[in-house]
Amino acid sequence: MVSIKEIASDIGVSAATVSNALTGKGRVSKEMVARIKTRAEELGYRPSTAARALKTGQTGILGLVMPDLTNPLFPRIAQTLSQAAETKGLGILIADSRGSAHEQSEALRRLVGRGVDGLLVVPQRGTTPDPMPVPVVVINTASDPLNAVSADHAGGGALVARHIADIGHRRVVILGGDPVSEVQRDRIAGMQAALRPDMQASVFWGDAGVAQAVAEVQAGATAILTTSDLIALRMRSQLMQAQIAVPEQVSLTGFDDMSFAPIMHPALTTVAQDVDTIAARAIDIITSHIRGETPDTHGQTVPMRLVVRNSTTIPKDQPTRRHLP
Amino acid sequence: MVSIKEIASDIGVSAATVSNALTGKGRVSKEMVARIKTRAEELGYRPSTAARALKTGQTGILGLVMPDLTNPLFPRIAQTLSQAAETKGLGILIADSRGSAHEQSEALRRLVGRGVDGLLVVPQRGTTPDPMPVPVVVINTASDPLNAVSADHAGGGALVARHIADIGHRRVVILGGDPVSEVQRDRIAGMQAALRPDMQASVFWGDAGVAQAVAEVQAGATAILTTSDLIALRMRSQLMQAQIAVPEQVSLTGFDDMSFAPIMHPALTTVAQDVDTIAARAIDIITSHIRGETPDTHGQTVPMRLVVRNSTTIPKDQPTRRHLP
DNA sequence: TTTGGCTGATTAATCGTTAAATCAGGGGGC
DNA sequence: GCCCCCTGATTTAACGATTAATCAGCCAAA
Repeated sequence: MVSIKEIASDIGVSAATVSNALTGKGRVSKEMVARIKTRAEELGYRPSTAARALKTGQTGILGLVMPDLTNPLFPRIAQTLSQAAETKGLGILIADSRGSAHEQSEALRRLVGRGVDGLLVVPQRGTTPDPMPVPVVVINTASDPLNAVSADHAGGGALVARHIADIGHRRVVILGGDPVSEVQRDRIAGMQAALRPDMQASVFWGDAGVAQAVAEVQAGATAILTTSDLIALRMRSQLMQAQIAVPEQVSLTGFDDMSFAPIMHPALTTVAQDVDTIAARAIDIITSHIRGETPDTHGQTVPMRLVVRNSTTIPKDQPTRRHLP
Repeated sequence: MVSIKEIASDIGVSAATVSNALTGKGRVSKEMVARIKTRAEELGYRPSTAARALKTGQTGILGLVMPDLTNPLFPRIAQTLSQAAETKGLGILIADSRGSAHEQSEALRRLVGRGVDGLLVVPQRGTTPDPMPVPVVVINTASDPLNAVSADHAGGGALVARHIADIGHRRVVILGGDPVSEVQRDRIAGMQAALRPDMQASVFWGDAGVAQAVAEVQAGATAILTTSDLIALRMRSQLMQAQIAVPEQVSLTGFDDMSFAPIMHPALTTVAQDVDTIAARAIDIITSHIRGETPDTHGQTVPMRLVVRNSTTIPKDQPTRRHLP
């Protein structure tokens, strides 16, 4: 490994001058800067992150903690986050909090122990991370709007509910996975707010809810709005066993546009998160905090996008009533 | 942050002694070790990873490069790898190679630039990572058996093919996604090797293959063996459109036991990777290499496990012929 | 000619930890 | 009583980069 000293002695100058030339900090003549930079390039110089970290106290590494890495949504977040971080010269160290709030705290502490400059957290359902000695940005939970960035889950719920209303459904089922999850509650709240006065909605939760939903459809409901593609897929299986056709007899929607949504049958109407924007904004906010600035782009929520596929259609036995929004 | 010096002056001893006591390296009396350790604990001492890295040249961080973080299988690998690394006091820095072999090399180089002690690579389809200045362990591609650990894809293929043969199928379709992928070729080779002499198998690839498979089923094939749950799901959609019932008219199998496999309808018979073992072994091998040892556990392949669910059954219009393995 | 200011560079200290070399002192062998 | 060895510590230097403080010239103004 070639160090700053070698470049210095090679050119016949002091190490400090090389450092100044490379970082553009001190006072070095134009020509000298050029000479040093080209020579550094030639020798393939890479600054030692360890030495820099020791001296400056900054590692250039962010910690990423996710509730459960096996969540199918994780890859997209991790990927975009890692790419966004890359553009700012930051690396991402991962950890998962394996289901418990306690493990979440442990993971955060370990990452801090490793000297990360900041933390990105997708919190456990219903938890808020402890205060940490480094900046923290919370993703997908609108706790503290100053250092949180989240998809507009309520808005997404409204989008899909409005779609269902627009194509003529009047009696619907809303199916959530776990009422502890703030995200899911937000989505449902958004759905409910977007329903019209003449509509009727039953809200069910969890595995029991799947069975209840079948009954409700048999009693006349024509659409099922779920808070997750996974729940939608499970619902689809139950409907199949109950010999209820999708979308002919009942429309079905998911949430998150997971990998299998476009290739299941029928292709699932769902709501997609703008993961790129969320990631970019999270990185923006945390880098601002690290530099001690106030981020100009506060954690407003990021709009979601309705993806209409084949699992939703106009209700059977009912005239098409198309309302303008 | 409390440093080694503070503990030293606090107790009235030199910094070197504290370091020796904490790492157990030099010569320190039992009592002194105890005093130092308890005092360090009290003060909440955390060694500076930066300083240690600078001095020893080791960061305690591994780089993980995956072909495409959006692959639904990634989370499980990342999670188990991160947990296995954790037990050895190592952190994991992620990067993805976004589809191209060139990006893969770039990602590797960036991680090396960050000073990782070793690299874990799940290579792009059909590529072999360049030589690197740190130890590299390749996952799921049996290139160099000394520093590679892989699921026994051929064995997995054999498992599922034998299952299909055992329950009486005689004319089958094998459906792969991309012939460039060594993993998929291995799986198919395993399937073919396990077929009986009196069986007949057609191999198709990609999106076109899905349509061909439908035709082949209509011509008399009673089972479709795919190399991925994603392909199986796509196949299922096509079969549905063609009004072919699974498993009544055709049995269907996947690969990898992805999140949706148990909840699709019918629940998918598939082959699961022992991700825990793969991850643990990968970490074992790489830590050995980092310590300069020869790993005792060479990269043998890790057996796969057949998961029988409802998508496979005895062929219709045919006597049940149950053979012993 | 002296003083002051500016430029472009150098010195030296520092971050926290580790490792090799050194040292003080006690006990045992002869 | 002398020498040697062993134990338990200490000194010292180093890892590579950054940064405050300093310094040598040089030019211009007084």
